[in-house]
Amino acid sequence: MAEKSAAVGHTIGPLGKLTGVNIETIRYYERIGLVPEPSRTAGGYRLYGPAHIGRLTFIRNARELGFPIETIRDLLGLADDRDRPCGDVDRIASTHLAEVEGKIARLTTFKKELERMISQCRHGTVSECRIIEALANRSAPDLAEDAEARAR
Amino acid sequence: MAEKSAAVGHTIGPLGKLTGVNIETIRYYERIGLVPEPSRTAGGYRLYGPAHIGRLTFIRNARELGFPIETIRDLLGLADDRDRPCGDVDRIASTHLAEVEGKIARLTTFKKELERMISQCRHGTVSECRIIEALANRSAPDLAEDAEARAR
DNA sequence: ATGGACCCTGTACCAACTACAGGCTCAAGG
DNA sequence: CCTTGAGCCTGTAGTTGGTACAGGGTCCAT
Repeated sequence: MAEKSAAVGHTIGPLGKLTGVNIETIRYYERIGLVPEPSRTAGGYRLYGPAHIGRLTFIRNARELGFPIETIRDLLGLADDRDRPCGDVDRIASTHLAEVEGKIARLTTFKKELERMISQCRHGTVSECRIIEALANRSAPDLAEDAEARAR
Repeated sequence: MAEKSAAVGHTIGPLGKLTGVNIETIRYYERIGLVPEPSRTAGGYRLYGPAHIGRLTFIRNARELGFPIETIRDLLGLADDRDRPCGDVDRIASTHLAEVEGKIARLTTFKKELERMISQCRHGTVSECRIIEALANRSAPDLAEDAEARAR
């Protein structure tokens, strides 16, 4: 291994550290086809390049934000299929854009309530917790789903 | 049912519709103690009041935003325990505030990338997908966790 | 050449649901 | 009143998305 490193890539342990994804979870994602099989050393160790780092970090972020695996597969498909028809890209991206906007809105409401509680606290008032009220309303997408459900 | 309704409450089916939570999931939440046991009719049907609606909707929103059950239990504790010491409230709320802010930041980046793709699409350009790059960076909390891990 | 850190496959387990099976309740129509 | 069908009950089994070993091989610094 007199190589200048960089080119050879990481084994699974360092990849886990870099991306914040558990080693067992990386192998699990490989099994379900969410990340491509990496190359291997003569002894059978997995060897990952920079592309894997980005992909895994993306998956990790998306999972933490509450997107299910199949949505992530869908979005990764946009990245993989370079010359996919524009209509597809538009449809997939638009669908998920609405989802993302809904999540941002709910998180913002949530954030304001946490801030209110903290600031009242700092003023010595043991304030009533309105955290439930802050997120007690259903989001727009839910109501749309209901409309669909009624139509069936 | 000559009653003016309202006072009697909902059975589990309507509650599910109202909150967007699956019936089986509601019963599951009751089993694990995330929602209190409701009152029952003579025949054993569960009867829910308005408080349950808010609580369940909150849980649903929080779950969709990627918060684990135990975090939700923690936050609901803030709402239940009215005269909890201010320090506790502050600590719990502050911890989760950082989490919420991180999520908002990542979602905003994500949103911008989706918008870019859609707009390029509308101009007829089949643009390269940079969706992975949009979420390819680790968030601040992750790096903090690493620092902790190294300290051990 | 060897010991300890790291990796391999395989399988079992866990959390958080989700989906029946088999049986009871309730209210509206006949 | 009594039936009938939608809705609810408990209990248990299955699914998704991981996590945690066990038992064994690889790598490389000493």
